[in-house]
Formats: sequence, C-alpha cells, structure tokens
Amino acid sequence: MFNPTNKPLIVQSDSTVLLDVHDPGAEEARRSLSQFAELEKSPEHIHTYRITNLSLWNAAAAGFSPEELLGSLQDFSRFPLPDSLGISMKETMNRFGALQLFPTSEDKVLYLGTRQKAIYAELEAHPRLKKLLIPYDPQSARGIQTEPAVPPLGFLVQLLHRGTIKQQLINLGYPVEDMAPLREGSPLDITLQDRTPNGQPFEIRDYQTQSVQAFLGEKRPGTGFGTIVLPCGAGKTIVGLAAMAELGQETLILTTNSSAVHQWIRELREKTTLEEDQIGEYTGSKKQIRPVTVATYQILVWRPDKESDFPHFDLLRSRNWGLVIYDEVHLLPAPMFRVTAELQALRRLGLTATLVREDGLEREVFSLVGPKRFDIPWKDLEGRGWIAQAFCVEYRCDLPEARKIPYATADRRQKYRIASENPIKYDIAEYLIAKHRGESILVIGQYLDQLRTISKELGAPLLTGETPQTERDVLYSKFREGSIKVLVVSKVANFAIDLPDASVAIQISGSFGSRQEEAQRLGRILRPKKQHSFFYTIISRNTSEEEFSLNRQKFLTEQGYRYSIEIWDGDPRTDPAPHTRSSGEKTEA
DNA sequence: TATGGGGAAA
DNA sequence: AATAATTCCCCATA
Repeated sequence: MFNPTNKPLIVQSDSTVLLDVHDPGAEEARRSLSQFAELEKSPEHIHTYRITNLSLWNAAAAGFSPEELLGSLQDFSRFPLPDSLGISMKETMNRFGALQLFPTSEDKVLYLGTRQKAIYAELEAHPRLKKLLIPYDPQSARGIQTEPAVPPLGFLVQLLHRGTIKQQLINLGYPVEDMAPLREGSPLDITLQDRTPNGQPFEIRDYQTQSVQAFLGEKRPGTGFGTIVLPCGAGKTIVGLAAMAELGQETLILTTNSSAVHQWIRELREKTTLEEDQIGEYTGSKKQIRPVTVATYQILVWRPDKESDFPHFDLLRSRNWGLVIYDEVHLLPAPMFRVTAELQALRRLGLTATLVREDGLEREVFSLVGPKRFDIPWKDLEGRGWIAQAFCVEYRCDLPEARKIPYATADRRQKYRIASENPIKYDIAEYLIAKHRGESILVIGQYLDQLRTISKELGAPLLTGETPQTERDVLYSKFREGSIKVLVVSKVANFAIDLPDASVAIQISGSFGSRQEEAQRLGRILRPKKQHSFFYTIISRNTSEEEFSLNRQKFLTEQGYRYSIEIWDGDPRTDPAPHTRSSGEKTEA
C-alpha cells in the first residue's frame, strides 16, 4: 500500500465524500460513513459516497447527532471539512423531529406540533397541505397532551390523514417524528422454539435481538414502526419471528413471491409454537386468513383493470392485526404505499438488505413504513462467521475479431446483446469451473439462447423459468447432494429461494445494471456454508457492458464486498506468457 | 384438482 | 432510457 495516511476521506462541499480504498483506515472509515452516506461510485481506487437528506434523517432517527457524524468525518478526513457541509448537515438533521405528531384527547384527531414559527407559517401557507391541517386554537375544548408538554405551535390532523401528511411533509423536507400511539392488535400466544424439529438447538443471535428491541423500543412513543437492514443470509426472517413473539399479537406478513410465502410458513411452523391451523396462506392458490397470515404483495395490488379498486385490500382490515411485516421492503410495489398510508396506526416492520430502491421512492418507505432502526456492518457479521466472506471478481475480455464489426455497426440495444453473448465468455467460464473443481457452481445468465449454448458446451443441466417445478426439485436435490456440480440458471436464480447453496457463481450476462439484482443474486446464492465464496462477473471490454457493470458493483462495494478486475488475455493454463493484469485487492486464496 | 393462456408488473 | 425473462394473478377449460 502506498501513501499510508490513515486519512482515507476527502470531504467536499457538494456533499460527496471520496474514500481512498487503499488507505489502511479505509475499512473503518467505510463502516462509519455507511451509517449516514450512500455509495455512488465504486471503481478500483476511489469510491464516492454522497451524504443525502434521507441518509442524514435515518441517522438522526437512529439517534446520531450532527456533531457525532461531523466528528467521525473529521477523524478520517485528509483535509479540513468544508464549513458549509457542517452547517447543512446540522440544518438537515435538525429538520427530523422539527414536526412531531401527538395524540389528543379525541380519538380520531392528532396534533402536529412544532417549536418553529417559520415552519408553522410555511405549512399554513402551503396550498395542498392547509386543506388537511386545522389550525389549533388553544381556547378550544380540544385537548392536547400537557405531560410531557407538546410544542406550542401546531395543527390538528384527522387520524385518517396521518400517512398522507407524513408523505407530503417529507417531500417538503420535514420528516415527521410520529409520536402518536399505535393500535394494539388481537393477542396471540406465540413463542420461539428452543430446538428445531431435528433437535438442533436454536438460538437467536444477539444482533437479531437488538433489531427487535430497536424496533419495538419497549413501546415508547415514536417506536414500533421502522425498517431493519441486514445483509442477505443474516436471518431477517428470525428477526420477524422474534418481533412477533415479543409482541404477541396477530400478524400479517407480506412478501415478494409465493416461494417466499412458503418459506415464511415453514419457518413459522419450525421455529415457533404456533399450530398449523393458526398460520394462513393468502396467495393466488389459497385464501386463508388466520391469526398469522402470509400474503404476497402481488395479490394485494392485483386488480382486474386500471379503473377498478384493489379487491384484496380488505385483507388488511379483515382482522385486528397488531403487526404488519414487510419482507424485502425495498421491493414494496408503489400501489402499496397508498394502502400503507392508511395503516399508520398499525405496527410496521420493514425487513431489507438495502434501503435503496431503483425507482427512487426511498422517501415513501421512510415516511410510511418508518426510518431505519437497526443495521449492522457486513464486516462484523463476516468477522463473526455468520456470513461467508465473498470475493467478487470481474473478468473483462475482448470481443472476437469477427464480432467487432457487427458490434460497431449495431444499434444501441443490439450492441448490448452482442457484448453479452460474446463467446469468449465460455472459455473464461470453463477456466473458472476448472479452477473451482469440486465446488458447487452456478452459471447465471440473462439470455435463454446463450444459456442453452453454454449448458451444452459445459455438459451442465439448465434451469429456466420454463422448467416445471417437479423438474426443478430433481435438479435442486441433485445439486444439493453434489451429484450435479455445475448448474446453468437463468433469472430464476433471482427469485428461487429454494435454490440450494453454492459457493461459486459465474455471471455471464446480466440485466441493465440493477444494483438490487446483483445483491440479490449474490446474497441468495452465497450462503454461509463455506468460509469463502466467489462471485465472478464476465463482461466484454470496450463495450456498453462496461457502463452497466459499474452501476451493478455500486451496491456490492457499499455492502463491503471487495472486488477486483482481471483482464482476460487467453487461458493462463495454455498461454505460455500470461499477462493478466489485476487491480484492486488480490483475491486468490 | 390440474393445466394453460393472457395480462400486468417491476 | 432501455431488453428479455419471469412470476404472479385470474379465468377458462377439462
């Protein structure tokens, strides 16, 4: 390492922070930075983070003070911090909680209070908001709480508008601190088992307990709703189960697809004292509504046509739920926001590996589900052996001469396809498979044609969306027991949580740079069985694939995965003088 | 009860 | 900004 300064950060006045990944203090700085900044770019040497309003509000909701954050920036910063940054960070963070919601003596009315005249005036003048806000007259009979005293300036708000108002205010730049009480649901007797059915002792991990405590907050005002952020494989389901057990109320669990529904039901049966008839499945094929019900988002947002209502929204009101769990809350479909806005009196627990949404609706999640209550650095979990240490390597290879002309003359979308289907990728895949002989390997791709070809070349079975469930089960079990070592899979790998463990994944093509997809694939595939896992991405050099690969990697680096870039100059096993250039950290074990 | 097709979504 | 593939829902058939 050159220039060891232990000052890995360069903090700039435009709210970006550059991280020198080669600095010995880089890991520690990253850990601190990720609590209040978002990763934007992550090429080999310098990573760019951005301090956003939302990242600061999450930090504020978690109890960080601006002074603390500035202090840690200062500690790692190579140059003095820009004054303007400190001022704007303080200003932004102080806006969280500048407006607070409280109960009143009336059942259906809340009090939105502030200590700041300017904010009061701004809301009073706001064309859309003022319709929802009733100026509070201290002479009126309507009682606001005096113990502890609420801020003197404020409005009355219909309970009905609780969500809408929070949504609109966050867009104005005022994330509301919601101190109004939540509704208690019907009681439910549920305890975690201390052994799994096959006699294994089952213990909840400390960070899972901490997550639950941070979420429930001993039922203090302003707690009982929010999001827990844990890496894939860290046991988010257990957090959900533990929250249910701690709370002891009827619960509705919402997930992304039907295999996730089945997974939750399996876990509920295995790890809690609930009886089978207390657990319901509400999906396309079954419509059970029971004290604990697991449903897909899709069934809730389904409607016969664009004009109709959502016929399954009734599920949300059909029982007196004490808790709604939003699994993979970063994938919450947009129409669910509307209904979530109406459910502000329910306890809401979001579970996710990332707060980033591809559609940029992070603020909706913040205002309607709730702020981040807990996360744990990926590094900590890795260090304690809860999740595998994963290495990401990107291989870059040239297009074959014969395809360079077709590439140059193709239109934009064909370019990407030609780059993706570069046949040299097959050589690299073969090389990597040989290198990891004996391990369970997944080859993942985007195009069925390409996958069929490589499946034939490698003599490895192919699994796609068309593969019927019975055939999948056969492939899964063979892969699990090891009689199949290499499995070629399409996008099914993104969703199939029943896919068995693998320790090596080779991605030969991917979709348009979705960060989530990348993380999902990696997280789902690389379970903590082994100490080390490898995730290879193969892309064509000097093609449009390079742009997308950058975006994809953002997320991985943010999560703390390290990756390196290898240039492919032919198979190093047969090439007498391989000059493979490598950058980033070495990954060879 | 299973299977296949159409439409929508992210 | 965009592709292709997948999955989910419901409904119609047998």
